[in-house]
Amino acid sequence: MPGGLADLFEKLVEIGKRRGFFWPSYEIYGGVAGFYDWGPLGVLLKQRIIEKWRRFFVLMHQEYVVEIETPIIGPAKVYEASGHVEHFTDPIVKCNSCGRMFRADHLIEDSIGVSVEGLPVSELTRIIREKGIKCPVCGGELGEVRTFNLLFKTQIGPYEGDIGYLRPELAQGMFVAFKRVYEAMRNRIPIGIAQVGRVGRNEISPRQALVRLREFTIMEMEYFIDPEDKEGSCPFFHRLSEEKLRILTYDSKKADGKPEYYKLSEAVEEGIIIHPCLGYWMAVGKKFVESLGVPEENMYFEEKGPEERAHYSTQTFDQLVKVSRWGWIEVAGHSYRGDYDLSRHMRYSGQDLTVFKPYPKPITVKEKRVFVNKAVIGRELKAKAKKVLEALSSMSQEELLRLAESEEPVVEGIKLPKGALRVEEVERKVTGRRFIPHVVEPSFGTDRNVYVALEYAYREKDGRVVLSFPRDIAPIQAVVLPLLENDEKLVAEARKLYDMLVEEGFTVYFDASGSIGRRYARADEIGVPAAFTIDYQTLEDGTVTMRDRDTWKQVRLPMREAPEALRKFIYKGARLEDLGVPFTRTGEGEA
RNA sequence: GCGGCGGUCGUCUAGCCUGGACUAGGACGCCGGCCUGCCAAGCCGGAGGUCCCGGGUUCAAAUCCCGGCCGCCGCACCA
Repeated sequence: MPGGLADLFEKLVEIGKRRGFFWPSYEIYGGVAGFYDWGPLGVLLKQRIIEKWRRFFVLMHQEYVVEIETPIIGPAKVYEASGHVEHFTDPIVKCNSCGRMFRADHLIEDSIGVSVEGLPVSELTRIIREKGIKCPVCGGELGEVRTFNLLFKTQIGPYEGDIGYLRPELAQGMFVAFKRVYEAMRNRIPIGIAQVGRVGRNEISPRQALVRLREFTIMEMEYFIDPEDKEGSCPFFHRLSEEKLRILTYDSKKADGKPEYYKLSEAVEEGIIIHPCLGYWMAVGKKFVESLGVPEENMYFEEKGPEERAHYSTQTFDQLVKVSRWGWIEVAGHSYRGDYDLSRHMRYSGQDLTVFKPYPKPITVKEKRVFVNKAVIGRELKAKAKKVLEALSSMSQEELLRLAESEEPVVEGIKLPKGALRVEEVERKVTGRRFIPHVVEPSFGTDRNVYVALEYAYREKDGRVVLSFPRDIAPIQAVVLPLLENDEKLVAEARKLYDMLVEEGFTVYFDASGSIGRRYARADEIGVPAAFTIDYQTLEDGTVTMRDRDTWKQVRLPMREAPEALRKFIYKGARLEDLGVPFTRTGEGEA
């Protein structure tokens, strides 16, 4: 297809391969669907985006948010507890004549109206045969039911029974380690635990290049809060309370409505977002994606309906960004996970994952308390007393109270003597309460966000390609160019500047090959924000020119000031004009 | 998984229908040299191709047929 007709996706795929941003993995063996390599420039871009995410979510909230790193392989138990083994496994059945795949359980439930949840596949196959269930599309014969699990399965160590799963999300690492982090951070609540790492999902049919991969990087945070303290859970809410969020509510979506703008504080007050923390992190998410170059109008949050939500979620918003080829794609999910995960892990592990939160002042509560009068029981029941006392000691206060307040208290079939149980009203000092924290989770797909950044950076100017990345995510930050490549003095001087910039920690290219215009074009194509050119005036007065990728304007400044100018330009958003005196090329400006 | 379309130097592509003169051509890019006083200039030279993979048909396959892999689109799937 001629270059002009190719769509943006195709152009990026082409640049991706040619300049080294990304390409399909295992190409020399024909490739494997759903796996992509990041090339030299892609890695830098991705790293800068991850760093930026850290700045937005972790560093800017470092009093409350910490980062950890946990293994990508977990024992089966963890993913049984999380619900993934159950919910990630679908029984599927294939039509022998048209080849379509169906969820076997849905098919059976739809045709005979009976829930078959949890039945083994052999049973499902039997039911399909017995009831004569046919392909709902073509009426063809259905094959054997088998399971398909989106979890990658492996084995830990040499024993086949020790099943391990590749994590499909990062969250379980944070939940499982929650108690440790909580204690290491001196019992702080709220606390956010962030993680950046790889996950795997064995998608049936991945497509759309970087948008749907079988293995990818997630940037995620579990923000643990006290469910009874909405306001205190989000001490930084005020920072973004005026921020406008574009939201499509589930109700509005059902009515074919459009996303509407809500101020964060309104959306929370009106109950559109069920928790201020959920809303706050959505607002941070909006600012983050905006900072990757996506304008506000090309982004919105879509509330997921009950049937669309994951098994753990009470409310979920997808954060969507418009891309050229596929329309709206999900770059992040914002979920209120409640206490689903921690309580599941409590049940499966038998560990106490509750936290204790002291009251500002201890309070005294009056409550009824049951005292067991062992003397009476012993004296009256003699030999039977032992059995009764054992039973009583294993009972909770509530059970004892119920027993004490019944007409004729009976334990183990033995009637208790009068005065065996005494109920008294006592005052108890309560210093705090125990609860299972609730969790708010913003979760970002890194690779998708990198793709989005690439797409929004793409410009064509005078027939050349410019990747206009926000300066602080540009993979290469500056290029140093001797005006002519065959003049040793210019090259040597340019080398000095290059070394200076590298020494200062910048990622810099040195390019002396080809005409100066070609080299500017090369740098523009990979999105280098600044170009420093060493010319003959440099040899006279030590000044160099600095060029802005986006305006192609140049200023002149002393070479020794170049690192500081670059720092301001890249990280502080300084305008080129403020970094030096205007420079015009010889011969220009006379026309 | 199903259906449609596609896969040729790093990239984009010509050739395929109608098999042979294809030692697979071009453009861009890349490398070296010359030149070049600021926006893909010019000249010279060079490297670079398992024609996606496997099998078949044929005297002969980039080209025709079958299977597979990969990609895109549609369906299904996407906690």
